[in-house]
Amino acid sequence: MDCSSSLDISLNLNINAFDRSFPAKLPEEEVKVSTSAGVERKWLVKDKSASELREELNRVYSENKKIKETLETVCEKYYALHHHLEKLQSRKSPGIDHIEQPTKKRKQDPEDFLGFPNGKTENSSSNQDHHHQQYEQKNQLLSCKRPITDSFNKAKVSTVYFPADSSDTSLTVKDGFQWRKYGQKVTRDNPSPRAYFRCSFAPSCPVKKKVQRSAEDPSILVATYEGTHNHLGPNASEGDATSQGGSSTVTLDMVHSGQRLALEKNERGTMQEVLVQQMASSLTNDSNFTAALAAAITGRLMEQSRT
DNA sequence: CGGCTTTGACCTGCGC
DNA sequence: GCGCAGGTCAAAGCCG
Repeated sequence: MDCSSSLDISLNLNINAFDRSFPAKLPEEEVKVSTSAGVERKWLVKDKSASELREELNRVYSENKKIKETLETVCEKYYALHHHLEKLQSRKSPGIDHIEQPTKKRKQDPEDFLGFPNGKTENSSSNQDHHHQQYEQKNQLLSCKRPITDSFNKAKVSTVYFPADSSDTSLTVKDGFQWRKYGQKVTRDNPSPRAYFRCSFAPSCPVKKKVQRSAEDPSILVATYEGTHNHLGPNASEGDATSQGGSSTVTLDMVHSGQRLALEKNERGTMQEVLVQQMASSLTNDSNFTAALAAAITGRLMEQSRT
C-alpha cells in the first residue's frame, strides 16, 4: 500500500482572510531594515499615522494566530483520522504491524537507524538531527516501513539536507570540507544515484559522506556523514560539518513550536512530525502563505525596532 | 604530473 | 548456498 498516494494532506488553508495586499502596501511606507549588528534601521513613514500602522499590525498578529490555530486543528483531526485508519487496518491483518513491510531483504542502513533512543542522538542538540528524525519518520510512513527500533549504530552518523537545483545533476554539497569521490551507485529505493565521498582534507580522516538526492523532493540533497573529523575544519570557526549541519538547512520553527505539546507521546509524535514536515512543504509552496509569513515577519521587525 | 572523477568489477552482508 | 543490493576498489580518463 502506498501510504503517500492514498492520503492527500495538502493544506488548502483559507488564508485569504489575511490581507495579502499588506506587503504591497509597504512601499507606501518605505522601510529599510538590516538585521546585522551595527544595524542601520531607517524608517520613513510618510502617509500613514502610527495608529493606522498599529491597527494593521494587530490585524496581522491575529491572522498569524489564526493560521497557527488552524494548523494545530488540522493536525489533530488528521491524527485522529489516521489513528482510526490504523485501527481498522490492524483489525484486518492481525499479527502484522499496522504499517506494511515492503521487504525484509536487507538490514537497515546505519543512516536508516540513527537510533534516536528516546528521540535523541549523540549530537541531539543540532537541528539536522531533528530534521533527520523527521525525515526518517516521514520515510517510514511514506515508504510504509516498520518503525525503527534497533539500537543505534556506534558510528557517529548524521544527516544534513542541502537545498539544490533539481536540474543540477552534480551530487556535490558545499560544507567547507574537501571530499574525494570514490564511488557512485544507483540504489533501489531512489532513482537518483548515491555518491560516496571520503574526506581528503586530512589523509587519515576517517569521515565518509554519502550524498543522494531525496527521492521525495529532488530539490533536496541528502548528505549522510559517518564518523568524526580528526582535524580542524578548513576554517577553524566552521567547526565540524558532521555536527553542525551547515547554514543551508532550514527550520520552520513556527510550525514546530505549535506542535511541541502534541509530540509528547511517541507514537503520536511520529505522526505529528510527519504532518509537520508535509505541511511545511505544502505551506512553503503556497505563495499565499509565504506572503503572509513575510508580512508577519515584517510586522515583528517593525515592533522590535519600535521598542 | 598530481589530483580528481567516472565506472565496471569485486566484496560483503543479509534474507530466503 | 544462492541471489540481491549496498559499499568499496582501482584502472582509465580528464583537467588544471
